[in-house]
Amino acid sequence: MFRALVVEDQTLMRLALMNEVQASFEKCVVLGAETLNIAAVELQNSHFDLVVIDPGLPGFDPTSQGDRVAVVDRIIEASPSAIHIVVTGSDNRCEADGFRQIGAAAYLGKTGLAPGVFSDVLDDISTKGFSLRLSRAVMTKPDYRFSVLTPREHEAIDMMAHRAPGVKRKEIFSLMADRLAIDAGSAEKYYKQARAKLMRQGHTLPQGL
Amino acid sequence: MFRALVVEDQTLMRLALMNEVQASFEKCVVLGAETLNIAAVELQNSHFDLVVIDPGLPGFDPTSQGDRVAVVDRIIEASPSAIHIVVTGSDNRCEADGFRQIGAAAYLGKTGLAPGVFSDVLDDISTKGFSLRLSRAVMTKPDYRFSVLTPREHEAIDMMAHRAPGVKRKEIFSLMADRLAIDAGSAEKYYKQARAKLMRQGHTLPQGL
DNA sequence: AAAAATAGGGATGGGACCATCCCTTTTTTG
DNA sequence: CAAAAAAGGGATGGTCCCATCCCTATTTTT
Repeated sequence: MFRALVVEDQTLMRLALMNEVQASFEKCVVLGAETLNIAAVELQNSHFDLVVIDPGLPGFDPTSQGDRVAVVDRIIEASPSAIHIVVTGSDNRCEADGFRQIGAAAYLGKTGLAPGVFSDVLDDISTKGFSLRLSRAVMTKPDYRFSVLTPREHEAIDMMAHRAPGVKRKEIFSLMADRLAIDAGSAEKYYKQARAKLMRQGHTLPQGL
Repeated sequence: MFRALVVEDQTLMRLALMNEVQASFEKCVVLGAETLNIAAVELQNSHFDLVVIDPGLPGFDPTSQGDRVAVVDRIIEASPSAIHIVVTGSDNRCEADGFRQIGAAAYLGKTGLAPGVFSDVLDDISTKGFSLRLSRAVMTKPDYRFSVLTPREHEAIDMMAHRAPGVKRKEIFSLMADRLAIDAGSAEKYYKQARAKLMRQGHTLPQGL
């Protein structure tokens, strides 16, 4: 059984990271620790294959580089056989190098760390040994979330909303079919159903229909 | 149709906040903006009932109090009729007062901002006019996430794991029944099923069984 | 004009999860 | 000891979503 630990004080972020880890491993257990103390207890009591760390924890000065390194270093030493991934909101290349030298396998900025990126990071680690993803804002349009749509319908709407100009809808349906491992006809169906729901409720549709 | 906008650069946090907003309103649309520019465009084009803002956005100095106030102020002026909620990782009472004075209805620290808290915050706003929740780490045990368990089974395990000493399981089942609006027998069933699944897979059970 | 793309539906079976009710045996508690 | 609590399971109906296949107009492209 694959075991992972996420050390992050912000609850919503911790739960989201736990979700990402879980999505990357079919069968697994993921623990979440709000403080370094809780993490230390768990690291002492059991073995972990993967540890995700945000160095900005309660009780430490987030602006002190020494404190940040101390947190990560202590965790790495307490779980030498695990893969260690550092996730931070205030990321920079210099700090990334520092954490790499003390044994981290990845350094990720929170901005741009989207659902699914985690799997790519794990791929990077197993092929290149290290993964670096610095923060940068890349969105040009907003995200949408409609409470009337099912997850599948939402994916259809999202992908269509981000369609590049000149691309045919049929091509998006094929892309969607690939990504979700379903039939292109089904993808088309979800899109049409989603669109119909939004129209019925009098919504302003996102750009690109 | 209730319309909300979440302005936050960290993708996972933005999506989580959008989820929280959605969970608080049965029928609604929630938009997410990674940058102030995207937010400004949307605020200009349509009306919003609720805006959630993290003042630490790309392009601004997160340590500059002036920048943080400028971000929030600009958004409040662009949507004077909306409810404005400020969410930040580096929260303090002083900043809370400042944002309150320029019209924010709530000031929330990210640590301790857990699923469900948002509804309480909205209650605070409608009854007292303002909600203040500063960050503080309160957990003493880790979160668990088992990929084999369904959501209901997970809730059963979670609540049982946080059982106070001396409390009977039966009481937890009643509590769970109240919270989820189900039968106490069903709650008991979920707990037993969850426990059996974990035992079958040879898991180390969380404290408290 | 012919071909392709798009919009808009209806119907179907399967699977996962929810919620309930029922049962027996073992352990703990008063 | 007697009663309550707890462990451990079987069976059922309902709902929602997934995925597929089918159909017909209308619009756009070539």
